[in-house]
Amino acid sequence: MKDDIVYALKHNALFRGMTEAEIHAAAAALKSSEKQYRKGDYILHAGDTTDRLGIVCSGSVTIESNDIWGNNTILSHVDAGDLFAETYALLPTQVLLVDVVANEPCRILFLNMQGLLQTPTAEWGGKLTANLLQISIRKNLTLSNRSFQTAPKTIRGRVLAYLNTVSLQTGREAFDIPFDRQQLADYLNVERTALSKELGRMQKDGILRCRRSHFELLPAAAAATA
Amino acid sequence: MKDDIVYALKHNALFRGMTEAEIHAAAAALKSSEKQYRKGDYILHAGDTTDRLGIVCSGSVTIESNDIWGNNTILSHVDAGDLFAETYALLPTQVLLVDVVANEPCRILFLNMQGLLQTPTAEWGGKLTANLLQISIRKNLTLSNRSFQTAPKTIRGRVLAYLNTVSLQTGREAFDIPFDRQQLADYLNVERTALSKELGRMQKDGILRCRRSHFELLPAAAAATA
DNA sequence: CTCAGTATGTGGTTATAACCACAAATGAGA
DNA sequence: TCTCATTTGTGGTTATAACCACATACTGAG
Repeated sequence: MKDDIVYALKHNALFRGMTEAEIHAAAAALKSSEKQYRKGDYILHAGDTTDRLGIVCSGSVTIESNDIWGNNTILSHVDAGDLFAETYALLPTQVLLVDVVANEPCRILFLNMQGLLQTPTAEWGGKLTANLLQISIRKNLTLSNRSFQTAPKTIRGRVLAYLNTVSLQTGREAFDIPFDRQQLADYLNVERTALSKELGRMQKDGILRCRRSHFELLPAAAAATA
Repeated sequence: MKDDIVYALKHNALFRGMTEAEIHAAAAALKSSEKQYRKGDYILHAGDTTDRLGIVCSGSVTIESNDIWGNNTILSHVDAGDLFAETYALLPTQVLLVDVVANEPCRILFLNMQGLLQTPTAEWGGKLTANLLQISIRKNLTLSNRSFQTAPKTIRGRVLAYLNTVSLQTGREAFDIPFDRQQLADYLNVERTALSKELGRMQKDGILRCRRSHFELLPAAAAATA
């Protein structure tokens, strides 16, 4: 294995806490293979299945959806050092619902995850599984939260759901959020100016006060307005 | 440990593939404790943290959200035999964003998950971690799909996203979906009659044909209408 | 077959969000 | 302090979804 790949792996969350020897053992047991792609190449196709996860060693890839009617949606970018398809690699009967496309010339390392579940109890196997669990569970929390926050049909409902979680996380009723207006709107899947307007109305209604990214929740007004 | 609890554990996805001896060892190592609740009792509070996951041995609980302004939202029911708070138990620094409330008299078994990561390599530890990973990754896939399908702002966009995934999963352009109209509407977070109307329009536009739960996608019309 | 109950579709109305254009506020740098 | 660029807010219009009432279609029990 090339030096720069070992370096990439050592700094990947997947191999956290593992010695270089363990990483080598893992890579060997997982029959890892490396492959190069040119910009625009399809790395994985929707409809296929895979038992291998990908690590972007250099370059970057996009995860996108192309439906039957020709609509294309970019779902996310994966930069060098990050993983993709780990969900599918661990559920090898599930067909991919997305395409993975090279965003620029890139080098991908594939790890066959079936080997992981078969190798009974090597030291590296336990650590790798634990790391995967950690990664998965974290993603899970993020997805659950976002799902909860974008479920309400009205902008107000979404804002309230979002601010409530931030309030719980900080333990305060006054806090700064890590988004500007445009980012908050994107996060909640609403239009920016509509969000601004709704925030204005909410302030008039005495539900909260805000200025830029600073928010203060005003529970006094028992406004059952979600 | 009581017999019925052992029974509950043996049939839980968390302990799949584990012998009774391993289950006992696990339960002992994880300092499991059992507790009874009456209807309406709070089992876990939003804002707290926990390092223990819960297994509902009997009865059922609801996961709900109560925000500062008094709005209450029921997020899910957990019936006997199922887990809750496994995400938080594995990320013990994350504060709960939901309340867990007894829906009826119930008995809960708590498993301290910190013990899992500390116990180096017992046979049961590896299996338990692998099972948790399986559970987590599956939930992950479900959440990702739903997130993708409810992200579009228009009903048509959501329907197209949903049907496209079903089509990929079945490998067909004609299929039955596992929902009736009301359920599909709830799943996509839209109103039932509005969904019916949109399906009517989509048929007029030649994008698809449907009758009850049977759908046929018509890719011919390259309708970039998501 | 009939009936009752449920599921689905449709018209009409209202509420809400998207969208567009632009003004006001803010912040960084000369 | 004075640009200039960026962010944020607001008015007005249009598109879309929610909502309500109801007609129609389907299903299962008798």
